Amino acid sequence: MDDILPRAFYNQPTVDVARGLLGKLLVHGGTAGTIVETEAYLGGDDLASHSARGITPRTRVIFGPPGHAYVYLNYGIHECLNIVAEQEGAAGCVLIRAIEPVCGIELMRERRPGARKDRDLASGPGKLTAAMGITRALNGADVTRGPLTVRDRAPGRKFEIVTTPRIGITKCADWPLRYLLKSH
DNA sequence: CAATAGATCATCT
DNA sequence: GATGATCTATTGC
Repeated sequence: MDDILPRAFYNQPTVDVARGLLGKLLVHGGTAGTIVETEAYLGGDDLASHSARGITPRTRVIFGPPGHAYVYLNYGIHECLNIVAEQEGAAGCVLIRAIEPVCGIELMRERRPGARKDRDLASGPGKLTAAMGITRALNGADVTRGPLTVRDRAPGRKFEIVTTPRIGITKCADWPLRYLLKSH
């Protein structure tokens, strides 16, 4: 299928990429899910972003070319999936906060023994990576070509997007950079 | 049902 | 040695 989003899609302002990713299909490891919640992390003045302090061995991916995955481990137990936006040399990435399982739900249940209900399978940054089998091995992977891809599920259809302050962070938490589908 | 504490490790100072 | 873009289990009404 050639409905994989082209690299040009990611080569634009982080905020536009974050909104554009909503309603898209995230595919990996025999599972797939609709992206229903994202969060934008800028560079420079955005102190909440890992890239705020400049390039480090960990954050170099964020400054690299767009359309790549940035996966990191936080709190020692959970991994979070980001997709790099902006052109090469500029910092900017989109955190995928939640998806709605579409394919491979049985597989997700296996990978998440603790989840009682289907809606909890991937309703959080750490949960969706666990459910879809995403690990740091995918850090730097090309999202337009590789084991991890993002596709356009319903071309032409418009979704109603809600904007709210970011959550789960200790700095700049009130910046309105969190986006989610209204249906949620 | 709401609030709180604990788990656990890569990365940076 | 401190910190963190989280999740889950447990406790208390």
